[in-house]
Amino acid sequence: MDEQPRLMHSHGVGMAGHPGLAPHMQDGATAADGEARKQDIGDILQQIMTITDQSLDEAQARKHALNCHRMKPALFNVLCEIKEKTVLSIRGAQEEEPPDAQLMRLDNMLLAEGVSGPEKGGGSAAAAAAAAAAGGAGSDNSAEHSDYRAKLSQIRQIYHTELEKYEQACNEFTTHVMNLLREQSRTRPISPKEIERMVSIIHRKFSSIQMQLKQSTCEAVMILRSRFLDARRKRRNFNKQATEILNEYFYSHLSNPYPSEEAKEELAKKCSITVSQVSNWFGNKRIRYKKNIGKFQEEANMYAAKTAVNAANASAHGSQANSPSTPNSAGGYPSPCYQSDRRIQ
DNA sequence: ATTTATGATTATTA
DNA sequence: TAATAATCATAAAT
Repeated sequence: MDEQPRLMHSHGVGMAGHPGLAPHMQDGATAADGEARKQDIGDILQQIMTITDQSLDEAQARKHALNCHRMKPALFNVLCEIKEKTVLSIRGAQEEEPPDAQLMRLDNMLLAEGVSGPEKGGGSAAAAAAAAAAGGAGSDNSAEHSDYRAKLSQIRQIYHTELEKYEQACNEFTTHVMNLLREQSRTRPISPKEIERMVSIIHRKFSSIQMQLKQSTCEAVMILRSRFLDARRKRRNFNKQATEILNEYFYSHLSNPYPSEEAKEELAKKCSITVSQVSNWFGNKRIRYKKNIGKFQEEANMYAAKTAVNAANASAHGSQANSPSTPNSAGGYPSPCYQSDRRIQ
């Protein structure tokens, strides 16, 4: 970083310090001219090389001498004139950078994940979404979730410190370059437009670095999400109460264990899981029950007895005759054993 | 360390 | 298109 300004600096002095260059360029194309020009270029190169060897003080002194030269204002005006004539060709290269779609996507995602958003308020949209995606298993997901949040805030912290570092470096560099250009504008014509252009170039460079940071942050968040939120990878059993409710329904509807969409919704609500989780559970249960009925005999008896007790309690309590809408036992007493008239095929 | 249980996913079927 | 059957990946039990 330190070498750069000095080089540019010296360069500026070097250019201004060689008015002898001009006459040669304007000469006609004689035979000897080629040789002379070669010699000239060699000369310039030599000068440049020696400039880099000069001490800073030496260069400073030389610059000062140049600035005080009596011909300086006149030469400067000439330079300005020449520039006026040539600057038009540069104007054409004014490309307005379109707002990068990729960058916007990254920004949106970071905002949505709560990385670049406001500081850790519990009610970030991402946290809520994550909670919903994790399935409302209530008790157990809080520990897991705090882990997730901790990792996320770690990512956020790294992201912010890095971002700040880049921003600071960018500003530093920009002011450095601007100062340099302002300084040089005393010896060569530099319009504010050009400074602006330079600054925008610098900003583009730095924003491409920022983009990399954002990209890798996004990746990290995605990995974190998939590790913590992908229910398949980190399978959590439903809590005891939920499986109880589901089993109760299953065994009390053993003759037709296909809950309607409505029933599924109610079960989902009672178990605080999603409807599709209810569907999964019944799908798994049906196939596994069918595959090995013997294994489930005990469980079946248990739940049959349970619903019987529930029914008894309910009827003893007063009005209703039966709590399940379609109990599998016709006679009012649940059959504890396997029935052959199941309709699972 | 292995085995079993279990929630989710995927391919197949009717 | 929902149910089934097979399979995956992990939790829990042994």
